[in-house]
Amino acid sequence: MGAGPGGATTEQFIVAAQKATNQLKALLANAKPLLASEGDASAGAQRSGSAVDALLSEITDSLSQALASLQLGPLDTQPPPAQPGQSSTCGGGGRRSTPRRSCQRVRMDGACRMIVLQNESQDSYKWRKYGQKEILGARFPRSYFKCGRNSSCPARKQVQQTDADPSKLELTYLEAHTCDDDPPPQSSHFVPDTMVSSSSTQWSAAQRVPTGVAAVSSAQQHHIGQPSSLPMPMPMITAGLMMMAGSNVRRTTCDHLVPSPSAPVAAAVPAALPSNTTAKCDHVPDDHMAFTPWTEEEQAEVLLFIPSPACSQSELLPTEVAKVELHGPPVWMDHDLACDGNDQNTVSDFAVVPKLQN
DNA sequence: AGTATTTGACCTAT
DNA sequence: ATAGGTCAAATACT
Repeated sequence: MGAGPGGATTEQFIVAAQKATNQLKALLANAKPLLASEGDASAGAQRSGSAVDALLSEITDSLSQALASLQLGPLDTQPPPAQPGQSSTCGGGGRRSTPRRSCQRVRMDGACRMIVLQNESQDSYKWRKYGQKEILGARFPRSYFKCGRNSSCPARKQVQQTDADPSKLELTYLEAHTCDDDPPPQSSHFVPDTMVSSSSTQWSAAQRVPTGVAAVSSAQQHHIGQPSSLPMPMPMITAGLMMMAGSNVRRTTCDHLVPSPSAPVAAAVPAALPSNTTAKCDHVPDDHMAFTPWTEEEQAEVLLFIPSPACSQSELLPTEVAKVELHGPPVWMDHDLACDGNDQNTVSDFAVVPKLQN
């Protein structure tokens, strides 16, 4: 995601434009009765009024689509170039004389993955940094860590400051620890407090809903349930997730990057969620599902979208991550998703139960 | 000296 | 061709 001169992202500019447009709408709406009362409520005035409305709607729609496009990681747009003064070089250093073995590139498909947002990168495991990389469109580089306790442990972690709030880190856990014979201290009770996560697993229902998740106040360190010790195997990551910071947390999924237009995506609210939880999924003309901002109040609270398995990691960029606020424990859910029109994949993600208002 | 981090090169997927 | 992930020598730190 591109950043403006003052550190603002393109997305923030769009959101600002949307707000300004809505304010203009409101001003015009207030002005209409005045104009009408001036005795010139002619057909011409009505026509111009409707034209203004249409233009405003078009502006709003365009901005919404632009924002959704940014948030969803469009395939047909190029990421912004690196900012001046920002290093565009890759991380790494040193010579190599020995032939390297095949690189295990971790992709969305087939990788176990968990994305976490929190204020600190500390967890109970020991990690050894082995690389750092500038990520296209991201303001901050991504750091790569391996398990530092056992070199044979495949667990890895990626850490990246979020564009929206550099004080928050996006942690991506890959692969499960195999060094857990010697469990680290405090390895239990990770609290899915403020978090964003999407992963497709075969976890049991009990695993998906860690116990005691609601018992810790949001003022505590942000963590996620099932942190770095991921159960295996983890077949596929695919899902969309949105969380709202308002009283109602909305959850839905999206398949906009899955080629098959027939891919069904669940947008239902599971029975586990309270009745006041709503789900919303808007369709775009190509019949793929996409998120569009809701009201101007809501759109500012769109937190994160984790798209389909066809997406590269760069498309997992969080939006407005600084506004992540959970209002209750997560509820894991599964649904079937036909990707590429062939394979049927089980998808897991979670919604958030809104905190009941007193 | 041992450990941890940095970072250019290299590799693979897209 | 490019972006992202990893390797591993060089360097910094303890």
